[in-house]
Amino acid sequence: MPELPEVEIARSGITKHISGNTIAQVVAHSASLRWPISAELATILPGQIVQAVERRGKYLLLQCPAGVVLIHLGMTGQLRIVPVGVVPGKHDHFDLIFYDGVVLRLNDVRRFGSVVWAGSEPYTHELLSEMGPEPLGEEFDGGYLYQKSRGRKITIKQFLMDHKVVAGIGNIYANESLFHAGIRPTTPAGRLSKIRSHKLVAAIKTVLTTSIEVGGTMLDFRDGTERYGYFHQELAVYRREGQPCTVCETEIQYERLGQKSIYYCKTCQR
DNA sequence: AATCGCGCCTGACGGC
DNA sequence: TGCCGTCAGGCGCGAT
Repeated sequence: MPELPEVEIARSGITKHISGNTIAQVVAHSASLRWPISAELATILPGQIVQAVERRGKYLLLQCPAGVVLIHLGMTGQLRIVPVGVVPGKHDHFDLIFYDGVVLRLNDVRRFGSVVWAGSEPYTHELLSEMGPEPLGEEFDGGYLYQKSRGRKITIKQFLMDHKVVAGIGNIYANESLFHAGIRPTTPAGRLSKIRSHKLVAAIKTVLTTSIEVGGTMLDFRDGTERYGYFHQELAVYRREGQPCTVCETEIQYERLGQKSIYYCKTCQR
């Protein structure tokens, strides 16, 4: 599923095709994704130039003079660049058609994704206003994580996936980062020491950066030439239950924690 | 304020 | 073969 590295790869992938390009038409093939696709997109966007494509957490921000379009890929969303005229397939829900004949197309099997008009002050939009710092930004450091987690009783794994704490960390990278930091996912957030907080932040940054560099975990952005991510080859624990730990060969554990899967090595992670 | 659990959605998969 | 239940999971939201 698209997580922060996949969204970042999609961002850089579509930027070269649509940045500086003028929107001609907006076509919604489905009435709704996570939320109804707002009719105002079709009113506002034609004639707008996409000035830049940014990312905040797992949201993409298409910056136009009139304001910002937010795109979230949910669980199964994929952005594709196709030539105008290509007939939309089964799970193609939304097209941004540009004057030069390029189409930005959103495909999403499970429709947990979304396209939202955020207006001219996107960071005050309710979807972004409460969001914590970027995990790869300077503000997110060991001291921040330590302070933020004091008094919290939820597990460190659930804490990491709270986007008010830090933006854009999902199930895969929470599990992987905790492995690399040697921390048991079920550790209460408020019990994490200062040293381990620093270690965890360093692990998160390394894991996310590595994944972006090698192309993410999953097949993601497509521009005609299909591109696969290689990070899945580097996954140490995620979906590796019963297989040997890459460090100590102990069988990787699988459990459910709050409706989510956790994977960890009971020897390496304490 | 913090925590918990639901529901949205489709396809893959296992059991009978 | 086909039907049905379960699982996968981001994340906003309502309940506690």
